[in-house]
Amino acid sequence: MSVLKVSRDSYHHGNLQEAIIQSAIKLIRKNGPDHLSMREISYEVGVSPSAAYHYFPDKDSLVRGIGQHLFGELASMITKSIEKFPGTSARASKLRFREIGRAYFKWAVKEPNLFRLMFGGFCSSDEQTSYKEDASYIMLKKALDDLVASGAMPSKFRPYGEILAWSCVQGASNLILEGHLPKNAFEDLLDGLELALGVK
Amino acid sequence: MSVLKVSRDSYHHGNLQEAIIQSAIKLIRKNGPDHLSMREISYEVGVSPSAAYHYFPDKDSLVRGIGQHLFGELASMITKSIEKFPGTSARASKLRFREIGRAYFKWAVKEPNLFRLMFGGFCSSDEQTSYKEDASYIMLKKALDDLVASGAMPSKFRPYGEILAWSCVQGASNLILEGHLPKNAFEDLLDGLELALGVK
DNA sequence: CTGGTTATCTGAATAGTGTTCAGATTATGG
DNA sequence: CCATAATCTGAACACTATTCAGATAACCAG
Repeated sequence: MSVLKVSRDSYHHGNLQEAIIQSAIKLIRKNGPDHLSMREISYEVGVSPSAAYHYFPDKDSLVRGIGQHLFGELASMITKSIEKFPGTSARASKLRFREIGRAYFKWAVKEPNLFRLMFGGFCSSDEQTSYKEDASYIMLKKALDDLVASGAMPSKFRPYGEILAWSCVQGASNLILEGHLPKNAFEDLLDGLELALGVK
Repeated sequence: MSVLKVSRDSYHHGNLQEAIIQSAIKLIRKNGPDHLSMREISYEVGVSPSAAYHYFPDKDSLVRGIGQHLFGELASMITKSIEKFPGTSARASKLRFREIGRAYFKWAVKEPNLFRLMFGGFCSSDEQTSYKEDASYIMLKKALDDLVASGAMPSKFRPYGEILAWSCVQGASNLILEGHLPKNAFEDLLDGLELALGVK
């Protein structure tokens, strides 16, 4: 284990909670959501093993908190990716729709261990927080509305748009990540999805 | 931790490797793929903590082995589920296709922790074993061929059949399991998939 | 039936883990 | 400036994976 103590001038750390989260994310990226060690975090942050328990009741809640944080990161990544294609034309709508899927997949491939943390049962969503309030879901919804409004997609498919698109992209990302499908399969999936949904 | 020793008459266990696997599956079902403990397995099986290392070099290879085993279980579950709908009619083809998805989802819901083990990065597939040799994949392929042959699906969607169907079902199962979509969304997904693929 | 070989399992040890808690330290507000 | 509250430490407990020398028993040749 690396014992890279971060320099600290005072007895109090200053911003320990955030430092713990950042260190945890870094370690999860390297070692996976399982294999995260509270003690390794404290060594990295330069603090005693018990200090973290002032901010997180246990390891699982730290992991869950990071999960929440990552869903926000993914959403802002998607937001940024579709800013390149503004406008109400059918062409722009189609590009935005496709880009949402691509951004989702790119995130999964670039950060496999964070993706596993988000969707691997380490931070299951409670019933309280509805998926409908999720920022990514709202963007997908709007992209589908735009597709229909611009005439790029027949309205008969609209009711199934969210669930089909999200499930497809999630499933393909998952399967490719774990080696059950080749990496180049993702563009094929998007082609197939658009063909099936009559997007043109 | 439960210390339920299995009775053993002799110094040698007799079938320790299989007993370890079965106990591991049982414990993973209860506690999840992370939280699996080698020591708890040995206590359950009634053997010393180091005995397991005669059959598995470490915990990770035991988990990977169990993953392989579970893919076989899932495939045989699917096989059994479509035996109810034999024949070459369009109706039978359609029922088989739908039943494959349903069986996959049922497995995920009935055994969430085993599903997480299979697709959560605990036993990533190596490049050697191609997905094309997977029994479930072969069944899906045949179901799609039957759909086209019986006239229940336009052939223009055929090239995307495997990846669309598998990704959809995998993604929806994953998302529902982790609380990102409601349980009743799965039948909607199948409706949408069949509508989009022109299955009728 | 005997004795040696080999597979199998034990016991103890090492090093690392999550978590708790009494107490030490320091920031902060009156 | 001092009391209070927030923050962090150190030591402890019970647990974990993994290694390895040695104990045990199955098996097989004579």
